[in-house]
Amino acid sequence: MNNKQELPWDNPRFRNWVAVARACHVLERTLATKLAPLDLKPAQLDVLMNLYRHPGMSQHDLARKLLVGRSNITMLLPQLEARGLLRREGDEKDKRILRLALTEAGETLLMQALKVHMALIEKAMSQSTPEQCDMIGEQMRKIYDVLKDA
Amino acid sequence: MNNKQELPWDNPRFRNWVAVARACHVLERTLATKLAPLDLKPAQLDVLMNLYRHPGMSQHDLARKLLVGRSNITMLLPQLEARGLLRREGDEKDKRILRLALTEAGETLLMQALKVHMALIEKAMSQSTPEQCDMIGEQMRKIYDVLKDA
DNA sequence: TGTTTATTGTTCATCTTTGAACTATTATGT
DNA sequence: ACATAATAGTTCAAAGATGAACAATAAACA
Repeated sequence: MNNKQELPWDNPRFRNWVAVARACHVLERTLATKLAPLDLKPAQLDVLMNLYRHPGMSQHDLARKLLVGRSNITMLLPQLEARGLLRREGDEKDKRILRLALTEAGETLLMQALKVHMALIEKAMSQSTPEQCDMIGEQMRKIYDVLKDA
Repeated sequence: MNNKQELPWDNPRFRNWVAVARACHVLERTLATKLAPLDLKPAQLDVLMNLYRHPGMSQHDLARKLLVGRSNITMLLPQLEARGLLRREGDEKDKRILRLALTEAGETLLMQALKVHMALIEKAMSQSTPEQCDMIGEQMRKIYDVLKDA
């Protein structure tokens, strides 16, 4: 039986992508650890970040931004709302939609969490020159565009 | 109150890392979809790949390679073993250790899954020149090294 | 208008992942 | 040798993520 397809491990693209995935994974785990003192998970931080940048967005919009299902958002938000970190108020015109926004407390906690997140990313990305860093971002945005509706 | 810390969104390192994370996330989700016909999850594929490259490795070694907890491996393996994709046999000298290896069926399924995985990565990484691709891999390996025991 | 189709958010059952506690086995130090 | 540490794997309960089915509302269109 001729199984001599090129083995992925000999393929630079494969090996290099594996490195990307591993770097992502380890950074995510590290972030989870460092956020623990704030009683915040990476997924929750993602929510706060998006609400800060796009106040008034709907749960549906948020789900799409975070690349998760709507039900995930439904499960995620009540915890944060109960902690007084965000508000949900029904849209006037379209009664299906809930508009989301950070509270003062939410913004305060976000700023603390961002310091942690930022420090971690600095530590990771300071390995690269600014040019390399920009190039990486550029390529990754291309990858996202190619795959986002595949 | 002076909240004028530099906002991460203005920081190239931050923006570019977010792009990395998003690309990873979307590729992972896409892979899950494309592997579904083989009744295989990305995590399971990771197991098969590692056993192919490192036959005889222990569950502990596998957990470290995959950056997950040992209990995760314990939950994961019985399904694959029941499907006849891998073997677990106790080490002769150290009775605590279970040595893992793929079966013929496991190797066959792995090859099919690798075609899917490889095609997806090709699609993603073909956006970059070989030089860019190598540079990305190089930087990501640095990031992994910096964070792996932080 | 009235009927059909789409959209928003929720519920629920299922599957993963995780970390702490536990057992069995081996290594270390006195 | 003996007591103590460390290690490999398992169990279990809790938390997260997922997708299908559902209710309420809005949009499309006949």
